[in-house]
Amino acid sequence: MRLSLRGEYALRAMLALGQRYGSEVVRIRDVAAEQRIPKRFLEQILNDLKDARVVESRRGVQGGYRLARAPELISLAEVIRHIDGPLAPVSCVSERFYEPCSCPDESRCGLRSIMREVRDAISKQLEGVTVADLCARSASLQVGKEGPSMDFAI
Amino acid sequence: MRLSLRGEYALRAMLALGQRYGSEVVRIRDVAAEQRIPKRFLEQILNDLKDARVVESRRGVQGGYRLARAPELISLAEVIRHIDGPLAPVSCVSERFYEPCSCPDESRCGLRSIMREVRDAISKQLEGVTVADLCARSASLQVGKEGPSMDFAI
DNA sequence: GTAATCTTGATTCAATCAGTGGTCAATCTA
DNA sequence: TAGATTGACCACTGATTGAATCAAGATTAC
Repeated sequence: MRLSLRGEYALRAMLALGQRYGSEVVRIRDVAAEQRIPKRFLEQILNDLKDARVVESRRGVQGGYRLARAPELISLAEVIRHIDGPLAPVSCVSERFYEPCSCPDESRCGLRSIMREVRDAISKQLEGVTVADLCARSASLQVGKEGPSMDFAI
Repeated sequence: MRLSLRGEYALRAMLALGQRYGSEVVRIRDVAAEQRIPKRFLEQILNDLKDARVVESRRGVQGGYRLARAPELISLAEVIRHIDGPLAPVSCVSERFYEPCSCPDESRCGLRSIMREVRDAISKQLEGVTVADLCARSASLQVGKEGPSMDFAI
């Protein structure tokens, strides 16, 4: 049930780009430094996200990356699907990456029916959260850094 | 977000053993044939489940495996954790397999806070479902095989 | 004792993951 | 406008993990 490191880095990069949405492009090296991601590895990941039309790039001096759409229009589910593949725990219940499994009768498989519910739960969470939400959540956590009103966190 | 094949086989084996709970031990080869799992691979998996005290075995002629407890007392979450490790998508939100991640400040990480919700959703699903539930679900799906009352499934 | 079954460890094979070295395009500078 | 510099781009490698197999050994029933 794991998200790959690659997928985690992708999401952290989206956060970094989301926080700077509206300004100019951001260099890979800056994202890498801020999020403590290996720079060369991040290059690949952002490149993949470009193929997915989630980010866009500019080359050369003053080049860099930025979101291709408003942060409200990018769900975490979309990012993960492009980087890591299906959200579903087993691919016989995946909607976009369906593949048959080896069980005797898929249509009457009790496990499959349960796994479909797990997929729905995961999907509901990740489909409903956008990069904008991620940025907002991050910002609200940062507030506690200076402000004293973090009773809720104790 | 995937369950490994190993984990899937483990759950299918639990289903097979659950359906025969109460009777004598079941041979690996029978479970393998019924569930279409490579026999040699299944040997490994059942052996791991024995270490987890989820199944118990008997050697020699007329040997085999059976559940070590009533099916109502074995959750799918327990099986998966023993075979595949953490349910959590990233290990910095795992309760039993916690490991720090590389992000700048874990306690104020927006992504982490979202991933914790995903873990809770997954955990809620899998913790709440037992091997008994799995068998019951499977049985109710099998009913439709002969009976005509499967309107709900259309 | 012999056949059937689990037990254990090593081993193969392939796929995926994480990371790296060099190439190409845009901008800046002289 | 030539050349240097910067930063994205592409192809590849090395290591790890996952799935599966092989080959003995141990235990029990008959």
